[in-house]
Amino acid sequence: MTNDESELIGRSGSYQKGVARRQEILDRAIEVFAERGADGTSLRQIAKEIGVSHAALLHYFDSREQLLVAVYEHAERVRSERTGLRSIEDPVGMLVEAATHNVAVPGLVQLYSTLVAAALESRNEVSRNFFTERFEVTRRELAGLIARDQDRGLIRKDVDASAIASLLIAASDGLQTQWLLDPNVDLRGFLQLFDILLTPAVQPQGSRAD
Amino acid sequence: MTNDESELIGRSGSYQKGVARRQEILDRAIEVFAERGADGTSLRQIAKEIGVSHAALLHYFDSREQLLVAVYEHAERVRSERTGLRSIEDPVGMLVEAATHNVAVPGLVQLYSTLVAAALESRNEVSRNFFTERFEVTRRELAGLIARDQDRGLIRKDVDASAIASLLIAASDGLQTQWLLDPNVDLRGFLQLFDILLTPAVQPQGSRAD
DNA sequence: GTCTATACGTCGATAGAC
DNA sequence: GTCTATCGACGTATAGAC
Repeated sequence: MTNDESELIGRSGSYQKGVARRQEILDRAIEVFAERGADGTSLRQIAKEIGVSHAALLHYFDSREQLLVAVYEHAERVRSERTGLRSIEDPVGMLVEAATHNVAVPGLVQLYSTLVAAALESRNEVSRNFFTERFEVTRRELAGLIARDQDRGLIRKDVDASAIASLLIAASDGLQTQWLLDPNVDLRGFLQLFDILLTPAVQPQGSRAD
Repeated sequence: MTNDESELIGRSGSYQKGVARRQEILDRAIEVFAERGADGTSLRQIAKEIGVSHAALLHYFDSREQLLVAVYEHAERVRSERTGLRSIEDPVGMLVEAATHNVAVPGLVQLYSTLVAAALESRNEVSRNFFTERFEVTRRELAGLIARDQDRGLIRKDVDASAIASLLIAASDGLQTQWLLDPNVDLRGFLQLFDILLTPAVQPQGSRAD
């Protein structure tokens, strides 16, 4: 149940080749990307760093694109397994929490940007499918939390929940690239502004501010 | 005064080589990118489309990266010259206006994403410098407009102007990638939400909604 | 199943002929 | 100013050793 990360990636069916070894390679690759992002990471460079031939990598991943997506997917899962236990249910808090973890591994944030950009090119089906699905799921989950908080009177009701969800995700993504280009950009602080902006107007303010 | 777009790009000084021809190539290249984004756009592909050898392109631009940045810069300038005359002074309105134009040329939006991602890789100095500067300038300008509207009582004063500026830019950028992946994402509508979120709480609402 | 060796076509970039 | 030729590196594919 823990090593089923190929659901989205491999649709060719034959994905039982060396699950264990594949995991090893993935773990090593994550270290490489966490350090340097997608900077000088050709297939051949990654292979050299891991200590195999570049053709060996293609034995476990159909393409470089698929390896990159798998690396990001795996890194994300590992992180959410480690921290996701104490389930945060505050929508803005979730993003802030994620951002807090991200600032610790700029390489993965950079990999994320690289992959999103790649997903926008029509030839890259793998990353395109991955991120289309990912955005849909995230929007839906976040919209649910927002709608619930609207019912509870914690979030103003004059804005559409799913619209706010898109906005929060967009702001989070956009701020991360601004932060990568200029570390002075206060990723967490700026995201927290949504706590203020989303507070119901008539509410005696201070009920949700931390 | 109109063809000085090399300020940011060429720091090598010798930028008087074939200004006219350079413009021609740039204009042709913009057409290519407006259609297809950065999709199959190698130097050689672009050159073929224009009708020269790829080496010829490198006579006018030091690298592919520089050509891409020049294309985006030039396309943006052309657009702002065409529409920027009726200067919009409403900060949110500015972003909505820009977004409106962008949805007409998805290729350029995709090029933007590609270039931003490239700028995050340390080796790409040209795009990194361009976007670092660009974000700084945009943040400063937007923050000025926001602060002014705060003084006028049009925008709530309990949030920092420059923080909001970063947030607006981030949301705009993030929404554009979501929209490229899923055209159902209502780029303009979602950005307009900020008109509501930024309205002063005590204000008799409706004074700024359109 | 795991991997090396090797080859193919394309890429960005450079050097030099015309 | 523009070309051809060439370079090293890249992603990908295949053949076959173990």
